[in-house]
Amino acid sequence: MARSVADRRDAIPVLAELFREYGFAGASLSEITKRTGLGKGSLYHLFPDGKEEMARAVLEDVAGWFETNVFMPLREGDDPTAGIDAMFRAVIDFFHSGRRVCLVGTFALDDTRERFAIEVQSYFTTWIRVLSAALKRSGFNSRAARETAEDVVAGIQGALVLARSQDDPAVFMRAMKRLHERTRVVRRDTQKEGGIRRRGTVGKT
Amino acid sequence: MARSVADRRDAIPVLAELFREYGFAGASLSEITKRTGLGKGSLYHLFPDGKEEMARAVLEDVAGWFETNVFMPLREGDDPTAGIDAMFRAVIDFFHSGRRVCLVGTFALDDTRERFAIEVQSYFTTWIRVLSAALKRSGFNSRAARETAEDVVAGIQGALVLARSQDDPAVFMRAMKRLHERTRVVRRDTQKEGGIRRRGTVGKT
DNA sequence: TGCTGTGTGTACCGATTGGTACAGGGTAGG
DNA sequence: CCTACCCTGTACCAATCGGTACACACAGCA
Repeated sequence: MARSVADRRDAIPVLAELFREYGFAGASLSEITKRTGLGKGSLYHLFPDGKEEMARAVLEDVAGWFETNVFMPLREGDDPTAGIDAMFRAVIDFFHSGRRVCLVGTFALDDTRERFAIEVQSYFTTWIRVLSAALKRSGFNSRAARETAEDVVAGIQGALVLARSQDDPAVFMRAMKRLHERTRVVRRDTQKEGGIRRRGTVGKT
Repeated sequence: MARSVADRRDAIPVLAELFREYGFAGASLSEITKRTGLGKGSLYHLFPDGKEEMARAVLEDVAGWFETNVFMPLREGDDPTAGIDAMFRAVIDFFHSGRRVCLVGTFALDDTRERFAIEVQSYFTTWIRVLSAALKRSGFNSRAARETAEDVVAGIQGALVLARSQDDPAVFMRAMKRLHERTRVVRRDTQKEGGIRRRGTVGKT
């Protein structure tokens, strides 16, 4: 029954959620059929290579989302701080204020990493690279920009782990606020020569 | 053969490494027998409740290690900065300079968390609490101490994820250096009233 | 109204999962 | 030397794993 022509695009968000909850190996076909509502027949028709292809499709989807919602704003020409603001908004949205964990992070930690090494690696490297460039344009010197970008991306991952370990999204939100602050405050030791000293404070509420 | 009376204490480090690599669910009995050199008989004699008891023993062991090598130095009376230095040394040692991931972190991310919720939670809360107290004694005001402690613990977790994702321990070491620095530099907005301004720099090499 | 081909539910596959039962080996105490 | 018990290798278990094969249902076209 159900001649609604199953679509990969409908399945991918569900798959993403499953991989987040159980990890790649832990997300069983039986759970996948249950949650997606698709039988094995449909599943293997949409993803002939099975779980690996599903995960790859999910990773591609996540990469696309970050490209349009995080990286593009960061690359936007004239106002780098607006781009950084947009990044934090997008991140908070994407991770459901800390209730959701990072799929790529979970893949990175166990033996799943080897299977998706390049995807996992590039996810973080491009994020750091693009953020670093934005920080530079906003007044940070090269070294401080690079370091702050690394700290921010790592800080987000760590905050997700912490929030989940405490089962308390507030931990994540607090961390986000502080990280955001760090991208705005330019100090003597982080500014370019002749750069401005302070960019204002964060959090308008 | 082998009447060497198998000991839990010998098995625990091996089990810890396996859980780190594969996660709780991913660490299979067959792999465990292979790496520990213990047959199922011995394994279930030492850990009657199976994998769950193994993991619990490992968590207990980790907690004990942190208690003596991280928390105790942090609590040490007179010189809080020395305690913090010791903490960073211990952390770098424990995580093999970023080549090893955090067992508790991997447990926190997937559905394993529910099984060991209290252990996972207390691991991070006591760490933050003890570090926060040390920072306070070293000149941070209450709020800054608490925030910095959270940032440091989250930063360590994030750095582990990042280092593993890049397969590059240097990422972890850079992050440790910067986090260490943050625990030493007391600024106008983080110090207690009448406190000292700066505690020196980090990294004697 | 037939035919055709695309999707899909289902039965089935060998392999592996965590766990149990138990016989027997080895050592320690007598 | 014998006995008793602790320990452990091994056979076995049902359940589940990811994946394959295939028959059939249904929509589109003639």
